[in-house]
Amino acid sequence: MYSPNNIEPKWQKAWLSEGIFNADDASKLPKSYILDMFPYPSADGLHVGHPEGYTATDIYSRYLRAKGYEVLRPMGWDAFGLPAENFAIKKGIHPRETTEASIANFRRQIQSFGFSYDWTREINTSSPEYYKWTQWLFLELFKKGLAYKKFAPVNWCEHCHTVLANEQVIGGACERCKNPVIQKELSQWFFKVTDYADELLSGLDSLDWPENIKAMQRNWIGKSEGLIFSAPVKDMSIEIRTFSAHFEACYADTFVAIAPDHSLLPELVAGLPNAKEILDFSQNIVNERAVNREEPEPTGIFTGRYIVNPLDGKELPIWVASFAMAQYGTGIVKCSAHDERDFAFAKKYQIPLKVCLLPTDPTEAERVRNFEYCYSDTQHGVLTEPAEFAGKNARDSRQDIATYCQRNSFAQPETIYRLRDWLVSRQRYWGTPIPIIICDTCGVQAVPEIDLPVLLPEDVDFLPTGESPLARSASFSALVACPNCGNPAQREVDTMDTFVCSSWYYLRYTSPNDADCPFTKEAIDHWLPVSLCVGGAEHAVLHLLYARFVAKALRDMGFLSFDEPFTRLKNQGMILGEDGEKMSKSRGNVINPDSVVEQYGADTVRLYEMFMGPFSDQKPWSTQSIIGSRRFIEKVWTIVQTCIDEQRFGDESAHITRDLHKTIKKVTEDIESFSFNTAISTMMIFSNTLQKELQVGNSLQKETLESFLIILSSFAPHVAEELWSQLAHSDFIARAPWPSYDPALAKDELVMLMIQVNGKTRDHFEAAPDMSQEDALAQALTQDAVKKYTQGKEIKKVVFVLGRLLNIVID
RNA sequence: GCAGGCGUGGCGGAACUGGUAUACGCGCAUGCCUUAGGAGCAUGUCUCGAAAGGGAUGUGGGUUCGAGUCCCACCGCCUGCACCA
Repeated sequence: MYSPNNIEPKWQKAWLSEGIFNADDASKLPKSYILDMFPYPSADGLHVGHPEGYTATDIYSRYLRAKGYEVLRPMGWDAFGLPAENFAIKKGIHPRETTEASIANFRRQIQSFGFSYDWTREINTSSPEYYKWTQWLFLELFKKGLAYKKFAPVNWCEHCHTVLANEQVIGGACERCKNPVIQKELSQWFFKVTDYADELLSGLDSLDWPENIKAMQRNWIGKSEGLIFSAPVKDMSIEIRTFSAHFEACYADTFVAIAPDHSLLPELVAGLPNAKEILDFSQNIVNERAVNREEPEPTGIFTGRYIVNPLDGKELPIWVASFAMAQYGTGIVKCSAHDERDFAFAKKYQIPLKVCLLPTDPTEAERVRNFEYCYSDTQHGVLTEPAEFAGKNARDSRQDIATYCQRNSFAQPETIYRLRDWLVSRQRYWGTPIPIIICDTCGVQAVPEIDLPVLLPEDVDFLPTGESPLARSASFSALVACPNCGNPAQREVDTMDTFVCSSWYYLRYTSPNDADCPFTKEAIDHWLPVSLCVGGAEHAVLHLLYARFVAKALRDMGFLSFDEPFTRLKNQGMILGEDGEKMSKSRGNVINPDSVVEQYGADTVRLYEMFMGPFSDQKPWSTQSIIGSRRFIEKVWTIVQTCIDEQRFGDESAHITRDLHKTIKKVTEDIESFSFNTAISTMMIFSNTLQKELQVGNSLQKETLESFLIILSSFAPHVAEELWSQLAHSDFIARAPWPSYDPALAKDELVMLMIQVNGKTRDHFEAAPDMSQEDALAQALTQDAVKKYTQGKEIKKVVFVLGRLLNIVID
């Protein structure tokens, strides 16, 4: 009787106590580093989506070990973060307690799946032994000028009394409490990700990552090349700079739009009688924008100021416009009839427009001249201005226009990025303290490395007030001596974004217990870069971009000798509830991993999650379908038991040996390409074949079963281990070498040759794979089914694909 | 709007560089076994047709001896970013 609840814990204990999945740093074998994005240990416990990724890396890791690789496959906990803190506030329990309980629960759940982790390398980002080195990383970046402090507007949730990361703002509202998020100016720490914008972009090309993830990162970085035009404000000593990516039609510009929250605006309107009205109006736009994320009807107000357009000396009115963004480009735009948004805005406020780009069709050109619609097609449009370019195609003239504008000192070429520096400050408790001391005389000072870690105080009232709870801790000793002058100074009381913790964790796994340094050059050079990284697509931009940035920064400091941390990346698709919706407590469609493991066994759940569909596709859970994976395991169980009980080992039919080799080939290739669903279907087909063979009374070679169990063991390790031991093996199947296949045997002895007439399949017969065209044609023409169509017709052409088909083309 | 992707049975999904469309699994039907079975085994399961044969991979075109696969247009869906100048 197959009883997973007995055999699974037994083998899990055996693997653990033997330490057979522990990575040997000194191994001379080829090495491979397989990394799961480590989980955030929430109080809710594991989601069935977690084991989806972990099973995939487990299959791959077990496969690589069997192939003779030394595999580093660690697991740890991304343990700091807001959910634990909010949970603690709600329950009145310290986040350290709840986090430790969650970790224990996660560890138990993950171990119940029998994943082949090296548990001696387990890390916890909320432990002082780990965050000491997160602080070290901060200081290294600080020393290099890559960490800096400045006043900046941030997302602030009034209800939670805390800043939120951009990704925690969903549709303008707080992800947790759904209240609107406002912009607030605070002194904040930033990492200078923008210094690496270009390399973060170009580095993507060489990576074996899913195309959509690369596209998202490219999008996020948002490189844009264009011109910066400079122009004086009439009657003022202010110069206005505007960025244009689509500058081909710059001669049509008739007004200027400035962002309502632009820092230059107060100065610009100072002294005007309606200055207050303009600033109030602008503030309203800003407030409205924060609450309403829908793209509203553009609004604006005339500032009363003009720029003198360097192109023609004409005065262009400056408008405050809701569509102008302070954070993008220079925050000020020159506007024209050749941009949809500008066009709509000008129509609304009756701002004069002009055209300098026309379609080639005369009727259409006339309509554009009459401003009947906005024309912006620089691909096909023809310029009318300046005179030198009249009649020329806009796209073809792009470079010449740029040169023209530069030569006349109208503009300078400029590349801008959408990417902003990474805001890492958090006014919350459950995170890594920022290791900085602020002195009135010496300014911002690094905590000396010898004083690290700056411990997170435990005696904290973490109820949110808007100020970091660390400021109110007695033991945190916010008052310290300045490391530079010795005078009383103030500790930084903010903590770091948890993405800082996770930006370098994969490095720590190489020497997780080293108290003297974050990692050693030797271990890094041995294991890194990561061969394969697997996780959810929700980390597509943030985590993966930050990790890349940190790697590049550490490389430039001489700590690392690779450019990209994750050579190959795979994303698991989300597992949805049975209703096809995202699993959530409120929908009541959550599948609990504990109960399915309890009911079916870990091997069945592992198989089922891999069999559901392509690894990176979203797929709904089906309680009905999971039984198929269990039946497959029981079928294999029965086959092996039958062979043992009935002494059915012996010579086997030749086609069984062939099928085995085909199965090994297909499963091997499918594991390499992460096509686990088809690998499993191949093994199912083979088990069906074996079952039939036993039913008709034939015997099987023991080696055939053993090879099959080895490939199965990467997917369903417990049952494979159990059956392996029943076949009288004393060592673990987890240590058995991957079976090789004979390419000759993996091919079909006879193939089905399709016979088509005019492309329609009319017949087929078995043939040797190397049957020639002449032989195939000769045989085909003797078949009745073919004769019926070819009799008395002239054969115009014969198409022959070796070992596949013959197509006879007649009239 | 921009970017990436997807449309194949009742359902999840197969189909390598174009070459038997619907593998494998679920479900369903019939039968065997059984005191019984929500167990196990066997057979069947796109569609029209008695058959011969025909029609089906979102829609319409195209390339080809041959298209689920390649090209063009359209429709629908999903994901991410989005007033990005």
